[in-house]
Amino acid sequence: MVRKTKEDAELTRQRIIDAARTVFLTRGVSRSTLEHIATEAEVTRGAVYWHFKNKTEIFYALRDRAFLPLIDRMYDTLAIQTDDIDPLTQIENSLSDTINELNENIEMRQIYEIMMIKCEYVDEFATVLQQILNNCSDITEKIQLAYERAQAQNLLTTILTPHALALDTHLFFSGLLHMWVKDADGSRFRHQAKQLIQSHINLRRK
Amino acid sequence: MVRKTKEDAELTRQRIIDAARTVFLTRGVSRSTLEHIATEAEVTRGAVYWHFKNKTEIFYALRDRAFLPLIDRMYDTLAIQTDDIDPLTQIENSLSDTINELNENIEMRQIYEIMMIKCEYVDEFATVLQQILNNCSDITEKIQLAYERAQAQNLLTTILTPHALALDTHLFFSGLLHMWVKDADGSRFRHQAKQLIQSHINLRRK
DNA sequence: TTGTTTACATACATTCTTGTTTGTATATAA
DNA sequence: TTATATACAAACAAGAATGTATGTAAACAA
Repeated sequence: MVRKTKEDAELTRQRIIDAARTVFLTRGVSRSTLEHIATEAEVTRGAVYWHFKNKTEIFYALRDRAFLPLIDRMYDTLAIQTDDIDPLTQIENSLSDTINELNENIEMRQIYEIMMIKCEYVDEFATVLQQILNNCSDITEKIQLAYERAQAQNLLTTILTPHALALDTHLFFSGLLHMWVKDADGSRFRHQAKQLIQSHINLRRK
Repeated sequence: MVRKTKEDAELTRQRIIDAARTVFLTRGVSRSTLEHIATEAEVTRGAVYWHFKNKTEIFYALRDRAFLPLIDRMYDTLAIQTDDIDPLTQIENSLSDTINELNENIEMRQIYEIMMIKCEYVDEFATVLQQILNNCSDITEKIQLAYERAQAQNLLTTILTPHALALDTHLFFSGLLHMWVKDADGSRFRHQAKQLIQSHINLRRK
């Protein structure tokens, strides 16, 4: 029995992406073969080649499915201008939300782990680096806007500019994400991630 | 002409490690073959196999040659108790020193880049992750000690504990290193790394 | 109902890569 | 001076992985 309906086909496509996630996570992207992925998805390489040109295309499909949404989400929560919450708490919530999502969403967490420590950024993958840098710039800008609002409301310690504060926060959060991912057993960073974020923000409060 | 002197042999060993650095950097660790490395070192695979068991051993040799010394160095500068410089400036200098070293030492910089974005941490390489986490703990501790001295000298904003400050600083610096490495053209982070460090520290000053 | 396309499975050819084995010239120790 | 170990080079064998080509049964359109 071959030739499924369109819905069936889309389902196998998704199963291949899911399989790739599992395989990438345990073997790393470069050591994962299409045979590994096919077996994990309980299909043959024929099916994989039908849906994807090659491993790189699967990688990008996997990335787009979770990595981009998370960035968008963070981007959105930062951009929302709700006047009932003070800007500093908004930043704190935005960062905490991201950590929350990583905690609760296994798929998200695994994809992050793959992108951070199970992938070599060379050749076809090198473009991702530029994308990451661009996303970082966007997010830093959003954080800066929030800090500017905080400054306008006289909530900030006046030592640094909103721009400098935003860069510092962004670097802090980048570091936290990296450590969060590496700290697989959760003993060092994962269990106290929210406290770290809170401390970081409190340091800026007047 | 084969059979060199011991000095010659050690020289080829070093040239193989150097070659590996170049090849790892451009092709990523997993896509680098021993043939690539041998060619770059202007020897044959025979020489490579004579000096190293396999690629993994070259990887660790490369890592030990620069990665560990840099950590040790940072560790040392933090541990030195010079009373003529205030503890906060000591932390600042220690972080700046590390950035300096990365700026000036090509080998160091390239090895960092390999370890951060040209290597997949699975199987034989997974142990490195644990080492990184351990080193981070050590460095955070040293930073904390410096903050405690700063607190004793009443230099700190009293909002956070030295422990919380140390964690925040460490995460900031981790983020900075990652961004520093990714920012290959230097336009976003490399050119202003020292300012970022200075701002980060100034935020803690009373 | 039949022809065509879809959604795969299977088979094949080729290239890469690895580890090992064998060969060899020469430094070095005895 | 000679034997032996060293520091490689070269050749070999085997397995993996990739991409492509071919086969095929069922869905769907006409």
